[in-house]
Amino acid sequence: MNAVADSISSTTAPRRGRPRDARCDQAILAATLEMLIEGGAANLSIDGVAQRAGVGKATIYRRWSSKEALVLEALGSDTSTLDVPDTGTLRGDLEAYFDALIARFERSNGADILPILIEAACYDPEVRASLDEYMRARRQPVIEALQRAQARGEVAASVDLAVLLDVLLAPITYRRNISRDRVDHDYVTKLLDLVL
Amino acid sequence: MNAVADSISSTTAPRRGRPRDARCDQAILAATLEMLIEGGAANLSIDGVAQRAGVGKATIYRRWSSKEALVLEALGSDTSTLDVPDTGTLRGDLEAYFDALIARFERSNGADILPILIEAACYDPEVRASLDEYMRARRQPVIEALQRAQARGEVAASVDLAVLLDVLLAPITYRRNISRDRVDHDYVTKLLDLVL
DNA sequence: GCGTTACGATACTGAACTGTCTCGTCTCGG
DNA sequence: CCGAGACGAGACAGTTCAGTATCGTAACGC
Repeated sequence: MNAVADSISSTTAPRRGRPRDARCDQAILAATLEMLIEGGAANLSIDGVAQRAGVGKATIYRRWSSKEALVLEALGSDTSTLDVPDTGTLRGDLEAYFDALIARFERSNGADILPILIEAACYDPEVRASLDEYMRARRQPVIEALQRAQARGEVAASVDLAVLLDVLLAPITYRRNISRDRVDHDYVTKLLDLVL
Repeated sequence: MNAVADSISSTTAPRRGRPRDARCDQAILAATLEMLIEGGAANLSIDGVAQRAGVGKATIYRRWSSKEALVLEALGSDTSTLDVPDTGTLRGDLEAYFDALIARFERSNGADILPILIEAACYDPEVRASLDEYMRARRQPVIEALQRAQARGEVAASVDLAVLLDVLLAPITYRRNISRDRVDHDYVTKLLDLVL
């Protein structure tokens, strides 16, 4: 996480005086991320974050040097990924993965930080790096499943896995974040029928 | 264009007094779009638009009731599309289309309003409508090519063209606006080899 | 207990920006 | 020529908000 470099929260706690409350760090980051998703970057204010997190503004500025640094770290703080099980067939792997992905989509009810990352990455190299890492981490388990399938001969050795990965995942990302069309099991079935 | 509803620029010019200069409308919209693409929505100011367009602020507010209305219309003002030629084969149609698309990409040098639309659409129903229309207009020629191919029997009647459209276009959109990976003729060739 | 630092709350400052208004000039119809 | 409305320039007020400073209080080491 590059963002840590901009954070003042130090790894070595100060020796004297009252120690930092680690729960504040989490409360502030969580509040920031929630408000980013709810209202977009334009509607995020430090006062709002402080209020939602139940902290004073000084507590925020003691940890991050600026609003920009806070937002950058909040955007990079979602490191959740989904495993792809090894079912023995590529189709089985991907169906299980996509079903889990759909379940997560339904739970989050359309809220996603990706649209914010996509826009901010155009104008800030650090957000760009964060977005690249965000996508890399989420695509990694899938590319491993593709590699297993290629090793089994299930996917021709001549196929460029980067392209296959795009063809499998980009339609989901597109529907989720751009067209907002429904992504359900039926769509995944049609997608796999078409590509595999 | 729904945006026009919010615009003050009337279709019927006033009868008395000096008439509106139509070049101002274009200069303002162009300046707005350029500055949006260059610096994002967060860095757009009316003063900046006025300066770049070479007009006074009153000239802007005479036409749009607010910054929001101006941005909305600017975001919807790019109605350029690309035709898909009818070469007789789906592969030929798509190769020609993608080559033209790549040429346009290279000309614009990475600049695109889509990331701004994607983010803003999350928080503004009018931008959402604008984004939907933006994508619909650009996908329309391609879906017509797919329909021609299906009518020829080149694509199985059982194939859901909406899914095929996503599989063909979403990877390009993904690389162009999210991963910023290179989109070139080689990539398109691999994409078509994989899907068709 | 004492010095030090963290904490929530809140007042404060300074910058940026939106939207309005005024001014002198220009361009139309009549 | 005259009135009306558009024009560029810029002053202006009002607001929002980032970042700082100041409270009184709380939690640590010594």
